[in-house]
Amino acid sequence: MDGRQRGISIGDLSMRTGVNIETIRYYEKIGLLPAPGRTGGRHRAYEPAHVARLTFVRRSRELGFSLDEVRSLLRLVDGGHSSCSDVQAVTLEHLEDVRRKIADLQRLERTLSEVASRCQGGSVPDCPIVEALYASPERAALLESQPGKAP
Amino acid sequence: MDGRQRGISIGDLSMRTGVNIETIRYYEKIGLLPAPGRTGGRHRAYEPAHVARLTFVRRSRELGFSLDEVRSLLRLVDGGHSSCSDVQAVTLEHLEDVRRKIADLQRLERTLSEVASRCQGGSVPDCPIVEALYASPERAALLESQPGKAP
DNA sequence: GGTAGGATCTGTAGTAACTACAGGTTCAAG
DNA sequence: CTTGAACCTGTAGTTACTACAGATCCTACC
Repeated sequence: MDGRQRGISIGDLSMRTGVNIETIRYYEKIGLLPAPGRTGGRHRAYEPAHVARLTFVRRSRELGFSLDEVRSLLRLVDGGHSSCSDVQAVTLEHLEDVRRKIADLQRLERTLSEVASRCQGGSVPDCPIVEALYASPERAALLESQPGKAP
Repeated sequence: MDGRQRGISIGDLSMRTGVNIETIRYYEKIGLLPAPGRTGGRHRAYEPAHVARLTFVRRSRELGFSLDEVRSLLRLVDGGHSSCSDVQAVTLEHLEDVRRKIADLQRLERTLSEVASRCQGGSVPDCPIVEALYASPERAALLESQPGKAP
């Protein structure tokens, strides 16, 4: 082995994966990305495997997985054998989460547009939006399309 | 005036508004809720106006306004005259935000369910979900229904 | 009037997932 | 050999709270 191989710099890794430099160091600190070797001057020297792993993390984050979920996925991937259905389970659970969030936001959207639409003229003395916001929880509940909490 | 009127305790205020005690103190600290008077033993003594204001804050938060947006709304309300269309503007901007989030999540949902559905059998040697996650940003983009970033 | 225990007090630290410095090396090109 | 960009470590800030620790206060019961 070559004792002083150059490797990929953190700036290169950042450009190749689209993950910002500070974030890469952060991922290393929290143990999501393995610490790479160092050059003589203590600069990080990455290898192609790091590119793949960081791409995986980034992709997962783009799909809305939390860092904890990404950690689980990586463990399954690292484990290797027969983990496919486990991976699918994590994914489906996350999908459920996303669907819940969509439903919550859609309720929110209905309420907001309903409240906003009441205020049509520009010079109404007392604002109907403000009134709605001052409403007690009980009265306010009548505005909601469905019972349930916003995120 | 009575020098030692009782007022509403923080516990009462919490129950009446559904806002938790620690949060009430937090709102006071960041200047969202005016500091109330105190009893002889330095306990907070609130008045009915505090109930109304805190209800307003809570309602706004339930509708997804950020604390900064709530602050703006309160300023407009406190300002008083002719602020109705300003309030509507803040509300509509927030509504746009909510709609963008919904659209983002819906794209996410399509991608996730698409990826998850590929993994049907339980004993596939290499998992299609994992493959999708390892995909480079360019190839991964082909999975997305629309260009754009997840939240 | 004394006391037990619940409520409240202040202040700090923790959460998620980063981002933004400050103040100091190191690397690479000219 | 110099210069300026890239990199280093470490800390603090962001949002909107929540969770303590350790002290003080208030009230109801005896």
